[in-house]
Amino acid sequence: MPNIKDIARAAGVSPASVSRVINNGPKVGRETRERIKQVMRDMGYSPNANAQAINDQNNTSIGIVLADLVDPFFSAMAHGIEQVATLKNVQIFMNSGAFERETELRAIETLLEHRYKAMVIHSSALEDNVLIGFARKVPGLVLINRYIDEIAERCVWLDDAMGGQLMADYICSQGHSAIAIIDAPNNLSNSTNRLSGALTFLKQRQLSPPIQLIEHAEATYEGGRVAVQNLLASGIPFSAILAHNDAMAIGAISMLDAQGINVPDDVSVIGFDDLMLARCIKPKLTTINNPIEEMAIKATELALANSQQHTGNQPRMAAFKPELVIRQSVKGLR
Amino acid sequence: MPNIKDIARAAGVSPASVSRVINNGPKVGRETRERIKQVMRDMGYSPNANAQAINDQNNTSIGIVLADLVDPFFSAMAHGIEQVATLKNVQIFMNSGAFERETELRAIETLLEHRYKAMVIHSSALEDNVLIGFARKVPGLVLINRYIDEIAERCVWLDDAMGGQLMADYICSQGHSAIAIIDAPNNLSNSTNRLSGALTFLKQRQLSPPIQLIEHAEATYEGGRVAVQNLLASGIPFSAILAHNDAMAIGAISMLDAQGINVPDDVSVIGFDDLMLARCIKPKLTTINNPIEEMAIKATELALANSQQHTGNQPRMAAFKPELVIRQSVKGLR
DNA sequence: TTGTAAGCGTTATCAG
DNA sequence: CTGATAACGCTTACAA
Repeated sequence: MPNIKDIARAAGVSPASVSRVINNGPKVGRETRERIKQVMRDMGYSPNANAQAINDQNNTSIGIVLADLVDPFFSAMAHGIEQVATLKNVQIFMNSGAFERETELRAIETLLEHRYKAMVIHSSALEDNVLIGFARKVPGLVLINRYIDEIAERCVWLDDAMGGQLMADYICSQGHSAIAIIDAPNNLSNSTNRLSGALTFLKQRQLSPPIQLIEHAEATYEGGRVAVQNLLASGIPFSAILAHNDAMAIGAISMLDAQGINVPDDVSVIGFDDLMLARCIKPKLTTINNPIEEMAIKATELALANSQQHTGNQPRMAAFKPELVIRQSVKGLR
Repeated sequence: MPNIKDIARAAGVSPASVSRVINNGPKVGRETRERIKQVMRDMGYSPNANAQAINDQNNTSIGIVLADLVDPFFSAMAHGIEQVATLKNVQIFMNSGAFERETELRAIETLLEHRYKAMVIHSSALEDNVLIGFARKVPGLVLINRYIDEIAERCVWLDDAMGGQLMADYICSQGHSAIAIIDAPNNLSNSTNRLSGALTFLKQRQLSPPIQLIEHAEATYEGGRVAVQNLLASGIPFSAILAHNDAMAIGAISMLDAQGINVPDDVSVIGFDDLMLARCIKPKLTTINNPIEEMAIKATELALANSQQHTGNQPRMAAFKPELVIRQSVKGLR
């Protein structure tokens, strides 16, 4: 694989001129430029990005850490990021953190080592102060789907408590009072916020569910199935389920269905996120819209803007609002 | 951000010693090593990966090009790749090609410029000879979901023709004879192979569908809906649909449903890929299992193996076989 | 317009 | 065990 000197030699010019051509620099004669270009093509030259990046800041890429690439939730994020990146002609380098502290840490450190100036990070397992440390170090680092007070202007997040409240409010308004909750493992800040939003609302209505009707399980389709099994096993009757996300809701529905329990006739279910999936299943899922893609777009724009030292940007709060989407999985009780 | 010299100075040693510590090199005194480590921590040192990569081949990362991150099909691929990468302690750098020639080209070139020694590429738009060129240049480059004869040992693909045949065979065995096909745009090699596999089989049975019952549309949920609309508009009756993939099949079902046509009672539908989605919808989708994740695992292992110059590896053919998965969306005709 | 030469941060070779 | 010093491939003043 030839380097810049090889090209220079072959074209009978200095490396400097070749460099100028590579970067579309101005000070090269018309015909020299053409000759150099020709030689580069002939020899299959490809500039070494590592060598280029050693000097100046690499502003042509953005580094990403997401938890998981299979989960449609993160796919939606990736998609939002991608749109902005394509628009601004920026390459995406992506790592996954798999919800594990060490992996997340390693992923961010790798990004740091590559000196990415812009980063969009989803971290569920790292402690606030660790993230604050990274944020202070890298001006173009933005946290998505997480809120940390000290670096609020670097966060893009959803008002989860409001989402939880929305679910509870709606389900109550439909006349339900025996309400079960299937939640994610409670180490996720999202989930605690959603849960507390819902519980606060229910408490005000004197409708707090008994502890047996609050199940924690993995935030997946399978987790939803397991949670419903446990709920049923408890023997305590319920007419509605508030799920932590659509995946759990859909798992829940499938398990209820398998047990001969009809949704929404026997039990109502409400999801969270409003993924594409929610529209595809039967009954169509009533859920809370989570504008993930928009958040991702916002986060990417913010990261890119902050990464150019222009410093003149006014940080605005980037809290997004969830919205209720009524479909078919909740039935009104008379 | 401090560099190796700063650390050396602060620790009162030479850069060489710091470098040895960074790389867990052997020839450093016990207490010197500790002192250096301490200084690195104190000063928040992070080695510059670009500078490291300038010399030697970067064997700690693998470069990936996929078409799209939202499509569950590619998510599954990403997941397979991720598993191997995690296992072998390799970082993933991922780009997307968006099914467009120029974007795919740019994505691969970027990987090349970063001198990744291992690459897993999904390319649907680039010409064979372009890919062959890249493959010759990078020994650790593997093509996934595509077959090119000249570099067969660098390809990991599905026997699509067999998949098409499987669909046709099954649908015939269930007594269907008025068969419609909804296919992807015909520039995709997958789709032509699937289609021709199905058509060949049907022709043998004298069951070739009329041209009006072969619809091309985008290989998405929406595309499936559009295709069904066109099919219905043609006025030609059909009792079964062979879809190019699960997304189209599910779109098709939703449109049929909207038109008051029941699946499978009025029309049978068979998908392709066997994504998670296929199990979540009602009726559960009868489909062709596409071992995407396994293919991705294989491709990644191959890329990683080929990227180490050990050269002693025997390339084996990596054609995967599709399998019929019978669920609920096809009904036998009496 | 073109070339020379000094970096950029790291690793590797070779002395000590 | 430790330290100079020369690469690595490229960019960029500064000269010419």
